[in-house]
Amino acid sequence: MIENDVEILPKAFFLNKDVTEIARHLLGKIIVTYINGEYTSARIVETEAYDGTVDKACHAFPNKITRRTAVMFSEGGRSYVYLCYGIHHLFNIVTQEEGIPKAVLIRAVEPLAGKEIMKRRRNCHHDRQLTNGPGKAAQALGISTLHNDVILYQKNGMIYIGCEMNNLKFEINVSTRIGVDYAGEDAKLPWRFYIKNNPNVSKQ
DNA sequence: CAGAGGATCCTCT
DNA sequence: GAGGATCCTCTGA
Repeated sequence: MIENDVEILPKAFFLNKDVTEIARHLLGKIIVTYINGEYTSARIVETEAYDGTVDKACHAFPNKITRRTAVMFSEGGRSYVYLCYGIHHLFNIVTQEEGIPKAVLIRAVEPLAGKEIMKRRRNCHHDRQLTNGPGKAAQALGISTLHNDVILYQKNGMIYIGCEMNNLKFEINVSTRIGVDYAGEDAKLPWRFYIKNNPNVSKQ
């Protein structure tokens, strides 16, 4: 896959829709990164929605602005990258108009361009373990907290989201989100979406 | 300013 | 499947 095959998603894609709908529609889309002079791209195969207005699992709940969550309150189409367990950098896409804190976590991707670069970044020689989790996907794509609050709808940036010219067909599975048991009842929300039978999904 | 805990991953067994 | 790594963020005083 080369860069010209990818059409960039406009800012409007990230606004004015339910965050779970955006999480669904992000499946099959492409993350392109151009970081440290290295070009990589990957297809999104697993996402989770987080809604800071109603959802205890969201860092910004309940509409709480802190240094970390501030970017979630900005206009949709930006990155929210945070450090998880002191080790892993998790990549999210902020959605909605300014002031409404909702985001989509990218939980797994399928490598397209730059697979060897990803293997080197991950120090990983097995395809199965390369990008099948949120920390792994971000690391493979070269994304870290350095790339927090980055605009995702312009092609001259470090990261953008695109779609392929000829869209592939796939079935979508829905489940509860992973690792949010602390959120009580909200842990039961069916806000995880993934491409059925895709081998890069973190957990079928 | 100390303490607790986490949207995970890797390495064992 | 269990446990440790590792450090930032938030809380409460």
